[in-house]
Amino acid sequence: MRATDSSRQRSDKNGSERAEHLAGLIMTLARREGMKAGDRLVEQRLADALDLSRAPIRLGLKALEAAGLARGEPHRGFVLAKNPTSGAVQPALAAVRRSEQVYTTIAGDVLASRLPPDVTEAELLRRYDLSRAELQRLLDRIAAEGWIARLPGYGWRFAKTVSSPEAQVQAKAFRAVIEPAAIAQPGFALPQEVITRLRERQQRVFDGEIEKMTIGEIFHSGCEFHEEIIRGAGNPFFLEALKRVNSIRRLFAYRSFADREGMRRHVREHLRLLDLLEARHYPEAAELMTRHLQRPLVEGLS
Amino acid sequence: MRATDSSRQRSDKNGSERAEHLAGLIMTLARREGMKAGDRLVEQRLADALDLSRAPIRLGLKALEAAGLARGEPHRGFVLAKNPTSGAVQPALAAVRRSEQVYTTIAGDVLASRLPPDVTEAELLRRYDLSRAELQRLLDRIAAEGWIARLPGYGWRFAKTVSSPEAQVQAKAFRAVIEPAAIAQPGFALPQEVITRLRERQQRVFDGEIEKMTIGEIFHSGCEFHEEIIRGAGNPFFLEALKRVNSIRRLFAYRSFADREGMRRHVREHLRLLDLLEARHYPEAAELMTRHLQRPLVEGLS
DNA sequence: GATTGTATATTGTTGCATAAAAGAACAATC
DNA sequence: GATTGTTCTTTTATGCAACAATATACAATC
Repeated sequence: MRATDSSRQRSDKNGSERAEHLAGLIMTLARREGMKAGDRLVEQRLADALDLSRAPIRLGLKALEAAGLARGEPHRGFVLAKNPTSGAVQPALAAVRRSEQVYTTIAGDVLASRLPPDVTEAELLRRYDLSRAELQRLLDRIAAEGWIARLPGYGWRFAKTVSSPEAQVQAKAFRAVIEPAAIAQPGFALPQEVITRLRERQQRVFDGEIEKMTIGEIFHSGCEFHEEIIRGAGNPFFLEALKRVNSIRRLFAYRSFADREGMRRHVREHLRLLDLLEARHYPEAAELMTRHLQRPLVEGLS
Repeated sequence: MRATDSSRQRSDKNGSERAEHLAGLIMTLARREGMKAGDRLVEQRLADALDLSRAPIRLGLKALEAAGLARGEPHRGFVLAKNPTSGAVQPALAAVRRSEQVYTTIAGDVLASRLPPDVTEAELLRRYDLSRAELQRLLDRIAAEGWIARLPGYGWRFAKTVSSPEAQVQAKAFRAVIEPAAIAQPGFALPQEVITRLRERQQRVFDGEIEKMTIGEIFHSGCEFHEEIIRGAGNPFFLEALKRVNSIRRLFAYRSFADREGMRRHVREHLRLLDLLEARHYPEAAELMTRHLQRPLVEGLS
């Protein structure tokens, strides 16, 4: 049922997991910044943007080079080799962190009630092949996302919330309260450049990219859209609350039906919303957001 | 500036910190359950209520006995020696966990900007006298409360949120959205016994207990009140969101001015709210909640 | 003058041995 | 029959040393 215990070798066939992860961060950043093939990847700038020092950035750049996504010459630094579209990145950087896989497995096991509500760390260690330290990080992360909590003695308890079938409906109801309210807040404002960026992205999705995206990407894109908008209220409590809800929604996102046509309608609504926001018709925007979040069908994204 | 390094002796003059903490949990529970002097403290019941086994409960009971708050006879278990009023408990159980003290110190240092926004664990270890393990627990807790986050490399970053002066206003604005909305949710309902319990408690406070309470207690009581009510929506996302806001508000709660008269008005409003809720006049209750949260003066509690 | 390359200092992680805490089972007592 | 007392097992915490990752400072290069 499980791999032998001591078989946890790192997957160092060429680059370490860590380096590939860093490479991924760099590419994601490059895409967000709208960089093109040929643009320079300046170490210090990347380091500042990612809240890291140059040392790990360097590792990432080397990994990118190894993957053919960047080219480097001595004393001249690195340069993007390809446009950083989502399609180009994934296949080249295949390494998925193991703790990430376990995270997914646990999430699935919880949703399917294959795990009891109360578990000890020792049980989890036996069940999933992890080191103690990895498990603890994972548990802390899950705790931060709000679907597990330490018991006072030994062990942890999964939130009933997650596995309950109503969770999706409740999440939606909550969002239907905070998102329009955020838009209706007195100081609400969205910088023009944010609107532009969001519109470009949604437009691209609408114009066909959606066919090539995985469920996970579609979901992620939707979350980003809504989070950027709620940020406009300038009140971190709104943003934080939405992020938390989204981190839980992500758990059952993969279950949702991939109704591409419904998604297109959904994205069109995003575009309309942006129009209203740009025109500063906030009350109308808030109202549209309410309706948007009350639509029955396309539960997966939003 | 700091205590010598190896001076971290446990405060074992008689009972351990841990035992006193457990004793505190038992007393808190006893008060919540409305127990009186003379009532039996059945181990298994306490264990179930606190999600622990009998072993730690036992320690707590012994500590209670040592503190004169419980009496035990062989084979007959323990019995409450005094009514578990808040006044009786505090002086007898003086041990405050050290990590709790450090928590408070850090909170103060952050609020007063005596700490830089980015800190390494090593810096914190040097600054506060803690073991590595204690510090990590503390950081995880603070992260769960949402006012610090790991940086991708070494170190942690405090949320700008907390030290910013607008935080209080923003917290209030957020609550003014979610709390009335929760009451207005379709399925909202509050069990009669909850209403009764809340009313008793608020009435006691109103009838004079308020004069004897510390700022911390008043604040805590207010949070409990609002959290119990929002729970009535049956939607855990509302409750969770409120709890998070409250855990941050607690940080600057102690600063607020102790305007007892204002607080009495505030508590009277709580009582009126309970009347409306009992009568199931939810729209009116929601409206009152909105006004309640928009009152300018008594920011400390609510 | 900015950026990269390299060496060094600092910081945090991991695994392990040991100690402490909690849980569970069962006997003793009321 | 329920509850406490006792014992034994399991689980987790802690401190430490070796190790890995990150940060920093400064020289080399464009």
